Amino acid sequence: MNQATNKLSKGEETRAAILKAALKHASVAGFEGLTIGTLATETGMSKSGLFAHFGSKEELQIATLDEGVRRFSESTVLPALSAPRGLKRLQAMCDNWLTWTARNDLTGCPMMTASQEFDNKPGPVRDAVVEHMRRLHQSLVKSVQMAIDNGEFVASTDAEQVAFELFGIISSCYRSRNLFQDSHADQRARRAFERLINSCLAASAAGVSRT
Amino acid sequence: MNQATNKLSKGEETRAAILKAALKHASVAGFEGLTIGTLATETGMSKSGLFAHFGSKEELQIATLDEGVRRFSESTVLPALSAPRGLKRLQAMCDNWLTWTARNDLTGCPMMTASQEFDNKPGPVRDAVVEHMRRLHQSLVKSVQMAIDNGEFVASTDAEQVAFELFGIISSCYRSRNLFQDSHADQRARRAFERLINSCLAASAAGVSRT
DNA sequence: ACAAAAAACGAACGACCGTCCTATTATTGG
DNA sequence: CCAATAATAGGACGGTCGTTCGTTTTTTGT
Repeated sequence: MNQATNKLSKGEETRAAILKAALKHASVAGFEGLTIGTLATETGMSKSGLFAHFGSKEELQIATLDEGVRRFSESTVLPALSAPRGLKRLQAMCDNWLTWTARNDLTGCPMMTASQEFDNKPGPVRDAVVEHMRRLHQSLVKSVQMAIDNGEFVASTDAEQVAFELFGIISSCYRSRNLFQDSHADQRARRAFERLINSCLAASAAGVSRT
Repeated sequence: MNQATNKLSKGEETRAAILKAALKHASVAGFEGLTIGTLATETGMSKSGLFAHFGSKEELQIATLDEGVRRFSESTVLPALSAPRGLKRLQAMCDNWLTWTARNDLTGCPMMTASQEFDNKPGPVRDAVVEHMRRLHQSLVKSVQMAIDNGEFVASTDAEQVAFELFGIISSCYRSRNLFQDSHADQRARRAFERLINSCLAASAAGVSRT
């Protein structure tokens, strides 16, 4: 009866608090940098008390990743759905994508971090990362496809290719922000988005990408 | 007298062997994943024997990073210098960049990995990463600038912006390769390069980017 | 060939890791 | 309010980490 009243049990509440701290920590130091002891201290619990919520470090990592994806979807994908299908929605996705970490009090993007960390480390965590990233990739492809179907993008547009390049722009943006501490990183990313999108625009819509 | 005869002392030889193993390991599991014990086993030495070459794990990480940069320069930047300044050289850099890990028996790009790992981890290693990446970035900017000076790229080309986007393409390529196991990653990266370069071409040179 | 110097080893250290087990405390539903 | 249950704490475990130190082996220059 508590999904209706929205009241969380004590356990669920604690778990949520742990995951919040874990996600923040992972966005800075990565998922391998997550430590039961550190996390316990940060949340004011005992190691064993915290541990009991997950059963293994691997499960903690996966749960943290899932929480990251949930937050990402909530603050990037979901709000974009209120924009009309096609170019507008794609642009909304890109805009939200650039700002979602700041809006969630995160330093880096947990998914991007996890992607690098588990690139070549087989195991359940890697499997989870791959699945999430594939889903995100597909969601981007779909958005691009809608713009094609709308006639906003030329029919020959390679949706997969566009998604590939969008990921690249985001990666570069995070690097500029966090490694180079470049305050113009977002501006660069937006300009790159614009260039990419413009190169896909159908003749009838050319130059309309920015009002 | 051994820089002339090119003969390495025993110590230098061992150190080189260690760094070779360390670099390979780091390209898979990252620099934080580097472990004195593991590395000692892999190279058939004792922990303490290996340790003595560096004095601290941090120094080992930095030395490994430096070795990665050295190899990168040797197999990417240097050979590109034999191409004529400007567009040709930029294209050579991009081509070499895509293949240098394979040519050096590496799984991922150590520098890209390090960039992510030390994004937000202050310390000497991060400082070294930042310096190396800045240098690389600047080297790219210079290459683009030469293409502008040659009149191959339009004068309004934003060299920094192009470098930003080039980094993004490479990032996306590594992710597609290693995380998604996409055998078309390189093809996607090349297409992205082409699009980016084409968008910079001066009118007189338009459409000449590929022979 | 030999003495000096460099390199490598083996064993131990304290710290922290993930995990397990048992007790204690807090929450919950009837 | 009370019994059943869930949540948390405390403490200990085997392991591995980076690092240190004293000793032994190997390399080096003469």
